[in-house]
Amino acid sequence: MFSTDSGTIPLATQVHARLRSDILHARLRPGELLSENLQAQRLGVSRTPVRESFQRLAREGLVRVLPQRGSQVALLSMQRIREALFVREAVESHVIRRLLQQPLASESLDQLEACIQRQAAAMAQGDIDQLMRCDEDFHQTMLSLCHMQGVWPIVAQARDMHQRVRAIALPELDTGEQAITDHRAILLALRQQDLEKAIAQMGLHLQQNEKLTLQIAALHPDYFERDPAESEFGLRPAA
Amino acid sequence: MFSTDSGTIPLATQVHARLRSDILHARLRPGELLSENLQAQRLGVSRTPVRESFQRLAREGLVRVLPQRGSQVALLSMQRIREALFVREAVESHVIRRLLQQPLASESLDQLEACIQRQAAAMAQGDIDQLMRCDEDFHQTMLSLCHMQGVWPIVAQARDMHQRVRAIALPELDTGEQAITDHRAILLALRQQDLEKAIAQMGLHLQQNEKLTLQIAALHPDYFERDPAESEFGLRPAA
DNA sequence: TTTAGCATACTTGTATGTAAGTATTCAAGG
DNA sequence: CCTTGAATACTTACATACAAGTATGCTAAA
Repeated sequence: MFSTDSGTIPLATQVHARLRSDILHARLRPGELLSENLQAQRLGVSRTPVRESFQRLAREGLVRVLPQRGSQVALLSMQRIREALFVREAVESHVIRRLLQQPLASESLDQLEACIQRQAAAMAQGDIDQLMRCDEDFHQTMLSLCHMQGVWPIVAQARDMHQRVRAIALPELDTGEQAITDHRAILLALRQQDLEKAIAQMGLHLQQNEKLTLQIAALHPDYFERDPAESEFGLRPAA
Repeated sequence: MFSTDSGTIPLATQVHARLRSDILHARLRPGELLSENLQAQRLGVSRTPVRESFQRLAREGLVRVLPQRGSQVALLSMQRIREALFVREAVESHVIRRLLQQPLASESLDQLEACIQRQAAAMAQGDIDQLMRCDEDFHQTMLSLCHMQGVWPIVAQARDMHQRVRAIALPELDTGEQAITDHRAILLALRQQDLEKAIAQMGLHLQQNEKLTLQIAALHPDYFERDPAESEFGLRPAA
């Protein structure tokens, strides 16, 4: 599956990227059982790099490893989704504060504008993957504009939680149109140097993910962990 | 070194905890060379769990693995420290906002009060480790008060960056007294439901870490990465 | 029919052997 | 003296064998 000498990229990294992509695109569904042996065979490598990638994915919250029992694609969890939302709101609104503290070069905002235009173009062509990459670019560019590029992995990890939901929702519930509108609204507020408005727009943008998640949770309850406080007293009388 | 059957905790986890502690306490100094073989011998286990722990530590930014060349305790970096500060400011000020949005039970604040008192007791006894744990408890308790306990790993990872600096600074530059004063100020502002003041105090508290880092960077430049923008044009005329 | 218990086929955890890349050292040649 | 290059002693990356825990399902007994 993977070439033994693909440039100099370690097999574990390649396997990790592949599995991560499969999970984020919901080609591997939440709860699906994995196995180091199985994936090793499927990808044509030994267990070692597969195991290493499982460990990484577990740390990212995408895989759950149960010692001596097995591994599975991590189930979605409303609590985790909310926490991811919390982190993104915290970081990205802090980014906006930092950006508007100092006079903002208009060419910086043009970078964001360019992201949005590429995003719109991707949607026009129906290229979903490209759409997602542009959405990613927008948020990553905001970070780099205030010289906090190294924070991206944290935002990215939180974003992955939401990405999984969007992948399941596509194309029925989430056309990606809303995201473009939201980005434009954020950019407009930034151009106007309206701090409160920009933060509010960012909050609304991110909260779309929670709404979407609630819809998905209704459609696919089997993809979700049963959260402790979710059902009041018990789901069934005697089961 | 480690018992083969310590309860049910995997060796890789034990090794990871041990090495993480050694790095955070600066018993392993920044830049110090590691080696899977060496650590495996030192800890009395095979290379496998050691390697796995290296991978985890690398993900946490505590170890740097150079393929086919070696591994080292990650150097400190002003940029990374600033990014960690950024993340903590973002998340913890967002916590304060969330806490003060809704009426706050006084018993919740009493939990924070208890953290501070334990912290003061630890300092009175000169128990540095306990002091650090109490400091940790304070911040973790704030998270759990707004039901965002799952966000802790992110704060903790950022905190680890600062923890390493404090460990090097102890006991000369950082007695831990300032932290207690800061925590009291934050708690007072919370009791007064003064949002802006609480956030400002939290900001000041966290910024202590940057100040401390600058002092340490002056004392131990060899513990730090040479950041690209740090030296204007070149360190030496012709070297 | 039900239940206890064991054989079996999984799983991940760990140890170890092998491959391949890199730095160092030291000797030989200019 | 300086440069070049090969031998050597490292390093991590990967494959594989083995150990040990867990679920499943069959069998046999109540």
